[in-house]
Amino acid sequence: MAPREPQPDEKGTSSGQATQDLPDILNGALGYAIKRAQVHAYELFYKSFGQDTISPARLTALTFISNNAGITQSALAQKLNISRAGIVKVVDRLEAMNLIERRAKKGDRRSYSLYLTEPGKDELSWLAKQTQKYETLLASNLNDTEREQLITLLEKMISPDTQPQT
Amino acid sequence: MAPREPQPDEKGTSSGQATQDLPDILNGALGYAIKRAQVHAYELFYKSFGQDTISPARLTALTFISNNAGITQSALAQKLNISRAGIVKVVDRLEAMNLIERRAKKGDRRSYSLYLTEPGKDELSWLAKQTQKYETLLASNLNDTEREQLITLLEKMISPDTQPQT
DNA sequence: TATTGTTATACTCTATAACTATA
DNA sequence: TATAGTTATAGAGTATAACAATA
Repeated sequence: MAPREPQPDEKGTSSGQATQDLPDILNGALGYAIKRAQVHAYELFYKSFGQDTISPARLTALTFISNNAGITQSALAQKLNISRAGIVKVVDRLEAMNLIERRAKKGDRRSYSLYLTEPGKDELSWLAKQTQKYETLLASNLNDTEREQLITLLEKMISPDTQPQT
Repeated sequence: MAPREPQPDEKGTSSGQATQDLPDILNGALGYAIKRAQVHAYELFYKSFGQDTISPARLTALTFISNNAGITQSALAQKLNISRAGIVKVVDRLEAMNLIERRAKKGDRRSYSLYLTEPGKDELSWLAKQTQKYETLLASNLNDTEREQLITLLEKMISPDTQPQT
């Protein structure tokens, strides 16, 4: 279909000239700064790991499985804070990439235990090395003290409230 | 379809007991801290604004239009770093909500100029107030100094490299 | 020829609901 | 009854390609 016909409506509201580039609501806003940082981090991630690499979410899942060998899908879903249905696709993909395997869980035939395969362990080792490079790149504008400060502040920000409100 | 039949494969790899909760690659990683902070920020956003509110991305677009009255869709797409096709849906939605309007751009009949409607201005005023509450909630674990430090560090991190690499 | 807005299409991520097998 | 894994489905969000109108 053709583009909508522009309505002839250009009246005297042209007073609203832009004065600054960063809007008031967003300028100096912590939420907005975090969002931009996250977008930036993802860009660098794919620059570091390549466009065809494992996604950040799947790398997180792979790492959790590595450090919690034998974890069930439900437990993994809880840790990653996604639904049980959602974890199926993650596990399916990691299994299709031959990085992990599902094994029957002893004592509960409803569940699987998840384990890294040997190729999965090799891949994770490589990913760990790449992660170091990525982390260096991500923090390249910061010195060591600033980098640690930043992590500390982020973790403090998301920590559960110690002074619960009434 | 029924669940896949678990393969009887539980051999002696049960040695891989989880030792710690946070995997090595992710523990102390800046990229991971940013991601978790972002997820946390979105959760609080919807808690503050309500589940049926304007999305963060659309709030950003609305604010940009407010502060750059008359901006074209292409220019807005560039500022938001999304595709021209993508901006159409954003603008369509904001227009359907009666928050903005498209007007014919003087001197270029291919383009629209985007403006907030009067209800859009009212809504943005309300959103600005809510944003303040949200920002306070988001930083409730930080004092003022820490909050400013955090923003400063995030902006420093994403700032373009001053020492370009060869 | 190039640009603006649009549509068609597709892919990722994630969620809910309903189902089977098992507890 | 409850839980684990699965499927079907749907809704955001985003992208590319192709197109009409216009520059």
